[in-house]
Amino acid sequence: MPETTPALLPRDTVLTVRDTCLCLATQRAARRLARRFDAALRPFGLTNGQFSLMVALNRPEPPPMGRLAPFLGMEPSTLTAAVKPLARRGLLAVEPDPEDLRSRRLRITPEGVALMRGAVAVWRGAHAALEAELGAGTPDALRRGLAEIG
Amino acid sequence: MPETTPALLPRDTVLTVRDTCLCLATQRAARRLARRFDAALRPFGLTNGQFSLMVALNRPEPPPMGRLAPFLGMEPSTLTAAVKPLARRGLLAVEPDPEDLRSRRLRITPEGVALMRGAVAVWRGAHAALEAELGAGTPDALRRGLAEIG
DNA sequence: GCATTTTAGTTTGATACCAAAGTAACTGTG
DNA sequence: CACAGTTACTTTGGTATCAAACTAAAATGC
Repeated sequence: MPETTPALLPRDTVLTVRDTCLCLATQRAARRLARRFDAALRPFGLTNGQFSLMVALNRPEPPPMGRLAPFLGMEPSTLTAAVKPLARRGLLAVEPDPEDLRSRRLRITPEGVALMRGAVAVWRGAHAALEAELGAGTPDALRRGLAEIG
Repeated sequence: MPETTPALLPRDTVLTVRDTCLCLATQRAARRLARRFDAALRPFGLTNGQFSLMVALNRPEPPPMGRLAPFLGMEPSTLTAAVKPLARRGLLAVEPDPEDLRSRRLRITPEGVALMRGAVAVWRGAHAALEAELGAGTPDALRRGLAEIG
């Protein structure tokens, strides 16, 4: 009797992956949350990712890209691309660091601050609504757990 | 004295968003996990998302796309695009459902099963390594919390 | 049975994301 | 002060993701 390739993998293997994979669970939640916050922020012409980036710029010293990328969990090349539309709209300015000409600092502009004033208010509402939908300890448990991955 | 636009938003506002936003925390972790699993699965030519999709096909009845999209937390249009490279490689087949000609079922092929055999083994190792890096109750806490968002 | 509505999926156009390779500036060593 | 190595970012090419508009089939209503 010849060896035959089973038509499928073992059933329990599949269930294990499906029910335990933290990567899948995170991607799925990330897609859902992205759509949700993208929708809330649409009136400002900002995506959730653009909002997070703009928030990160809101500090006295404009941070260099090299610090922002790890903060956002993204690769430098992704940040380079993400900056472009925001710079084009005048919401942030890219400034070479005089101390190190390789480094570029991202400074939020007054237009950016003005836009973010409204966006932050909307974020507050959207986030409160989200937390209200989750169980009592869930938001904190998620924040703690997700921070461990970072 | 004229009204002036402050140069920045209030500092605590920014800190609140930065430290509590579940959307940001999830996107950040999702990026990091995606890179990690993409790297582990690279020998099979699969991304983490392709792996998850292939796993979901591993059931006696090939599931219709309409069930897969919610399972993966993605929009139907994204699933349509995701199917193409896998179908091109012969890892899955798109079959119109005879009962409902609008619906398309995705069937994993023997080639797909063969590839996934190795990929699942690698996933097991990668996932065990990830869990080992996290605190004792963290993986379960994350699974529970992320499932609430789904 | 035919028109309307709903449902399943696709297409299009735009942004997001990454790896790999490239450029330019800094650093350290001899 | 060269020059080798490193660091900061960019470019390129490819996939991922979505919203909005579209197509086609099924279900509903009359």
